Formats: sequence, C-alpha cells, structure tokens
Amino acid sequence: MDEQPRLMHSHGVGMAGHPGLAPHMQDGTGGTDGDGRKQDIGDILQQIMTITDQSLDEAQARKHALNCHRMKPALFNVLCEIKEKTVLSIRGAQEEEPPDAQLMRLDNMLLAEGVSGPEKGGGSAAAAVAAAAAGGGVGSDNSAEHSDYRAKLTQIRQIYHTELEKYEQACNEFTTHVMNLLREQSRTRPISPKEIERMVGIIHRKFSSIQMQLKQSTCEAVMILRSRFLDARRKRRNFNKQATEILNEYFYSHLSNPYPSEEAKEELAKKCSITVSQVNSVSGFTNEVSNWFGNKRIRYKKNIGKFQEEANMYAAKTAVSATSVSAHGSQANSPSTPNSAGSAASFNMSNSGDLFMSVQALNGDSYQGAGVGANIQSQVDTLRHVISQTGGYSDSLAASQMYSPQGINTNGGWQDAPTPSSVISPTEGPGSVHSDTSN
DNA sequence: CGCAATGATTCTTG
DNA sequence: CAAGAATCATTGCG
Repeated sequence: MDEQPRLMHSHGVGMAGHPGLAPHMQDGTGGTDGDGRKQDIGDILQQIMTITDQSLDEAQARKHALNCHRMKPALFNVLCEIKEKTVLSIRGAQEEEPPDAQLMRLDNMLLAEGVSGPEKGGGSAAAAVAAAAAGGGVGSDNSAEHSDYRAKLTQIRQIYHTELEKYEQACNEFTTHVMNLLREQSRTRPISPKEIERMVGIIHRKFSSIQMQLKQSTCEAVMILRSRFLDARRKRRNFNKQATEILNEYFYSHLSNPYPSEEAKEELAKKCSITVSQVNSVSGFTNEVSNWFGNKRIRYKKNIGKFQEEANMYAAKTAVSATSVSAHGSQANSPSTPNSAGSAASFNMSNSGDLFMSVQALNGDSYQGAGVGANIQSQVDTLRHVISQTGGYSDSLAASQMYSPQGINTNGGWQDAPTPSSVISPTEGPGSVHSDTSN
C-alpha cells in the first residue's frame, strides 16, 4: 500500500491534464514535435500495445523496463483515472442499504431468542423464554422439557457462533489475500488504492450477505425448535385419575347446569392441580378445567348413553359422601356392571332424543322403544337398579335424579333456567352451593 | 398396529 | 366474548 504513493509522487508531475494523449501517440513515432518526453511516452504505449506479440521472456524484460521507466507513475495515474471514470462510476451507483432492515430484524430476533448477544446471559434468556412460553403447564417433566429445549438452543447457539467466527475469519483471510493480490497486480495494472478499498467493501458485503443467510437459517431453526417444544398439543397429558374424578364429580353433580363459574373453576383447578402435580399454577389450570368442561359437555350431550354408567357412578358416589354412610361406600360401584356398560355403548342411538325418552321411561314403567327392545330394557333395568340402590340410602336425597338427563331439553341443549322441583336437590354436598343454578 | 379416549386448538355462532 | 362444534394430535389399551 505504501509503495504506491511513493511511486506516484516521486516524479512530482502527474499527467492528469492529458486525456487526449493516447490517440495522439498511436500514430507511431510522434517524433515531429521533437519533444523527447512525448517520444518516450509514445514508445511506452507502443510497447504496451504490442505486448501480446512478445515472447514471455521478452515481455518480462519489457515489463521490468516499463516498471522502471520514469514515466510509469504518471501513466499509472492516468490509466487509473480513466478507469475510475469509465468503469467504476457505473458500478459505484449501486451502493446498497436495503438489506439493513432485514438484517436488523434478524439480529433483534436472535438477540431476543438468546442466540446472539452475551455469551452466558443468552442461555438464561432462552430459558426464560421457554419458561414463559410453556408457563402454566404442569408436570415434573416440564423441567425436563426445558432442559431439552435449552440444550437444543445452546446447540444452535454454538453452531451459530462457530459458523459466524468461521465466516469472519474467512472474510478476513480472503480480504487480505485479495488486497495483496491487487497490490501486487497494481504494479502491472492500473489499480488505484481507492479501487482496492472498494473491492474490500464488495467482499465484506458479500460475506455479510452470507452471514445474513446464516442468521436467517438460525432464526428458522429456533422457530422450529420453539414450535416443536411449545406446541402444547404435541405434549398432551392425560389428567390423572384423581383429577378426573374431581372434575367428573363436579360435572355430574351439576349436571343441570354444568357451567362452573370462574371461582368454581379456580377451586377445581386448585383441587386438581394438587392431585395432578406439584406445580401450582392455578391460573393456567383453570384453562384446562374450562377445556375439560367444554369437552365434557359436548361429549356428554353427543352420546349420553355412553356416559350413563359414569353418571350413575358419580351420582352414587356423591350420594354416599353426602349422606356420610361409610359402611356402604363400597356398594357405590356395584351397580355399574360391565354388562350395563356394554349395552349402553352398543345402543348407538342416532340422536339423544330417543335415549332421553328411554331414560324418561324410568319414571313411567312401560316404555318400549320402537326398534330397540331388549337393549333399552336392559339399560332401564340397570338404571332402575342403580336408582333403587342409591335411593335406598336416604329418601330425602334426590341425587339419583341429578344424573338423569332431565337437565337437557328435547333439542339436546342444556336448560337455560333451572327446574327447581325436579332437578335441584335440597341436600347437596357440604361444599357445594346453589350457585351452579344461578348462573 | 388400529382404535377409542381425551386434552387442546380453531372455527363458528349467537 | 363465551359456548358449541369440528378437528387435530397424543395417549393408552387390546
């Protein structure tokens, strides 16, 4: 680099003011002027023009001679200037700024995800992101998920950083290489320092565009990782038995209006979260309770027969607990025989209306469905059995009525207003309130 | 492996 | 906006 200015200035005079020089010289000797200097230049140019005709050795020698010629720096200057004016001015116009916005976005995202940025802080930031996004979840394997997520993220991070480093190193190497090459060539070709600088700029831009690709793919990888780990649907966990029992108990004991209020949901969430896991994020669990009730309502309504046995069971259970008859508690399970389950399931009624009628027939005595003789009869028998049993504990207890689908009107919808006489029992469970009907 | 159960999500509706 | 309905995706069982 430092060689060039020295050469250029060593002779003091530039030839910048002679753009028309070359055509003048091309006619051969140019000796008519009698100016020795112009004669020299003509010679030089002649040599340049015929350089391809020479042998290699000859050319080498001439080159050396040219390099040592006293006019060389001046010529170099001129050629550089011409080149600058013609070629580079065209290219110089397309200096860019557009990818900056995207680059910024990528940078921001990588920083937010904890991939780029401070070495150690990034990891904790990522963990925080994972924790926040998966928050409200349950289960001890949550932490396992997190560590897995974190591990994958740090893996991405590492790859990203090593790649980035590699790119940077390659960029630097390549830049110095090109610079050396150009400097070397500047002895024989008109390459100005400015042009070298420009070339370096071009190289850097190319490399930064490669870097952007790296960032982009890193972002994609992080997004995929996140979506895979944080998509809750993929990580569905069945509630454990106790939680299901609690929810079912509530559901069947509020069958007339199975829409728990927010407070009730929270209560249930608290109860369930104790049984489900050690994590007590009730606020998150109320959502699950809502989901559960939503699913339950719709699935119950869709196929009441299928849930009949379950209803019996829970109704019996609440009945037992309400009357605090501990001695006969075991009998609560007996009514629901496998046989009844099978018959109820094999009903396969097309709509709930028919089934509703069949159940209603319990109150009357002799309903024979149109095309469903024996099955209905068996179910009716089973139900009657249950009712008689549960009713036997306490006749003031109308719990048996609560699970009969009387809360559902003939359209299949839940009753809007409670029907106090038939559905609501005056003696509900200890903790429960009448608020379920007031909604 | 197939299938039913089931928790979650998304779209629709009042 | 909440409930219902449809659908997806996973789990667990035979």
